[in-house]
Amino acid sequence: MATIYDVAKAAKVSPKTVSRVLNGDAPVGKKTRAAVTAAIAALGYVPSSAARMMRSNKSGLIGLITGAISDQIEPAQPAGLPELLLVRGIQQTIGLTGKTLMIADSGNRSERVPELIKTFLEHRVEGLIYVAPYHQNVRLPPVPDDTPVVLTNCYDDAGTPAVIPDDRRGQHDLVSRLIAAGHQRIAYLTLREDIVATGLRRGGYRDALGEAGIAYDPALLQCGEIGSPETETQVLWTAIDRMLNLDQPPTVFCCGNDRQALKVYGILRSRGLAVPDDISVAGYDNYRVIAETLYPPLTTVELPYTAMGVRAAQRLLDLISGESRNDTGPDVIGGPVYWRQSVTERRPPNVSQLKLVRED
Amino acid sequence: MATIYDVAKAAKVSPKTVSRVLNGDAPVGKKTRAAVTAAIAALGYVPSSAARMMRSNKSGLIGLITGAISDQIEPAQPAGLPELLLVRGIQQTIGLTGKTLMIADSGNRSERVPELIKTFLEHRVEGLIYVAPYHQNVRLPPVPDDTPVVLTNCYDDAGTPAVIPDDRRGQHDLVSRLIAAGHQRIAYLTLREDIVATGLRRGGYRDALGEAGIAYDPALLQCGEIGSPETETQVLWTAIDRMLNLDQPPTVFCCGNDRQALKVYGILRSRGLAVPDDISVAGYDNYRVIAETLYPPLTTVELPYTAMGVRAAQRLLDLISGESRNDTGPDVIGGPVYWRQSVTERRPPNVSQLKLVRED
DNA sequence: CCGGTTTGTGACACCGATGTCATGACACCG
DNA sequence: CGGTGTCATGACATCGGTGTCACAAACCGG
Repeated sequence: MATIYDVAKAAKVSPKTVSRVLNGDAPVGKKTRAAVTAAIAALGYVPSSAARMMRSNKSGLIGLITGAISDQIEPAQPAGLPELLLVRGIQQTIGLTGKTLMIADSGNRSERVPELIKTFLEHRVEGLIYVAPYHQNVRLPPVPDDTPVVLTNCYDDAGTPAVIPDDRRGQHDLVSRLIAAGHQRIAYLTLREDIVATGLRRGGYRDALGEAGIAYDPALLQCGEIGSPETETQVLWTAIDRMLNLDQPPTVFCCGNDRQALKVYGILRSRGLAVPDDISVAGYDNYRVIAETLYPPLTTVELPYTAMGVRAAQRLLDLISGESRNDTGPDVIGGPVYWRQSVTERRPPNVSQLKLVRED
Repeated sequence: MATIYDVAKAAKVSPKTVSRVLNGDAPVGKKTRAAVTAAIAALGYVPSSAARMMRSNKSGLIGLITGAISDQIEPAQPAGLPELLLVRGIQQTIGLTGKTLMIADSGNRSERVPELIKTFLEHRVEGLIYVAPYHQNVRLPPVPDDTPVVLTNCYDDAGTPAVIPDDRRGQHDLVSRLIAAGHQRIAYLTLREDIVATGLRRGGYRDALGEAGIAYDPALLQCGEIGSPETETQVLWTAIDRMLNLDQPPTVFCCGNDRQALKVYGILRSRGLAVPDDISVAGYDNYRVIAETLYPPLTTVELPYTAMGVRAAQRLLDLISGESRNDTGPDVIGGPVYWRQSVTERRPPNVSQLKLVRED
């Protein structure tokens, strides 16, 4: 690969003059500039970022650690792909600044994270973003104080800057909207008990019921992810069966995510029930491949991954430029309800009270 | 950030000795090694890859260009995410060699590719992988001869090393398996006419019919992606309606991909038909979030993205080590049929003739 | 006990950029 | 016309590692 010396020799100038042409940091004579430009093109010269970095001590690199790409822990649950939207938001924001994003993949194996961080530090990244596959509490290995870190879709107990989804408000807004549509008996099939989102969303569900003066009925609440993935359909079938046989059966099933809603569609139809004419269904995530493709399209709440990615990148850039401090804890990001045809509208809602609801 | 000189001073040795401890390329006394190790830990020293790279001229970096992460062209068709599996396969293979993968995102805007390549060249990547969002013919901007390139999920007219899916064989194997299960009237709803896969798969469909002595009936073939995404459901509805009203209606619908199959499930059920008891459905891609979650689970063909990623990385590594030449054109990778409950089995198949079929 | 090999260590140059400083050629000003 | 400032350019040192070479000490077989 040609160096700046080769270019200098070819253009019959000093290396420093070539450098000036490249960086425009000092005036260069017109003819000289033309000769240098020609030599660069002729030799196919590309400056070495390594050499440049040594001198300037600025790498222009941002490190991103994710498990999104090679999720090996739960290969049977490839629902982790939407978290790629987080990476998209980060990428878009970082790209605008001219910095380069280095993405490393942990395969969701936490023991590999320290070596990834070391690789990033060797490249002298200006900041680090850690992206978790789902909303959770994490503990990151130590990172030097002068390298800012932002957690995304996760948080820690040390108050590290973080960006997380507003699970409580999301479920609250959805249930409020269902109530506004005339639903009173709202069943809720939750995700696994051990994840952070489940507790928060159940809180939002109960808050919304309370605000509307509807009594909370434990018979309408059940975890839909008990046991192994293989038994999931059976668990859902049994839960749905039980609820439909209640004295006052539900008029709508809220599901833990859109994937679960897809399963519920199949189960309800196998029982001869039409969606939404006989029974309504709502999801969570706005996982569009499912929510928009399902027939009829699915009412759901957006898990605002792209917006979270943008915010995470912005926070990191602020930290790098010294505009903000690094102990301000999590930023909570909400997403809108997407109202589609999987839920019946029994009574016109007062839309003005529900600014976050979008009608497709 | 501490340098090797700081460590040398703290350990009271020369910088070169610290270098020897780090790289183990020459014997170091026991006590000296201990002192150096202690100094490294105390100072939190991490070697600078930039400085190392300057001397050795080896970056240990592989560049990957993809549009997978921020696909902005067709935001209504977020089906591009599975191509992330390609990245996963590449990542896994590259990771084993100790090299670092740099991922850059084009947002599927081809005009941004040259600048991404330039950034990679500045970092002196040892090789480049270009990943396309779907099987297609591409033309990449020029890259210096000494930087090997592998195309993935695409190919060019210059004979650049490439890895592409075996669309013809995939569709052929699926249809052969359907015939073995007793199906004779096999409808095929294809993807858009202008994509490479459509032509190849239609060829595979006709080949399989021909081999079984079944006459090809144009009435059973229709493009399911005419017009805009909004009208897609209507197009499918009309096509299905027409085919079901034929004198000899199909017993199975082959869909262009699993997403389309998901739509077809909804349409068939809205017509009161049960899958698979009244009518069978098959997809393409083995997009697991859909294929495994659908009720009943979907018979489909794997688009072998992970395997393609692994192969692409291997080809690149071979090129870098000089073990293979860079004009050997495309590698075609096939994937197995996944046989699930969405298709009826009218006659026990002769499985021994169909090695590529997997039963879940 | 001596020549030869191995072990352990340091001095120094070099990789390819760029910051600093010096220098020569003009132009402008009073 | 001498002094001052701007323009255009080059010499040289420097960033943080590592390859080369030199050299002293330890070891080893005969």
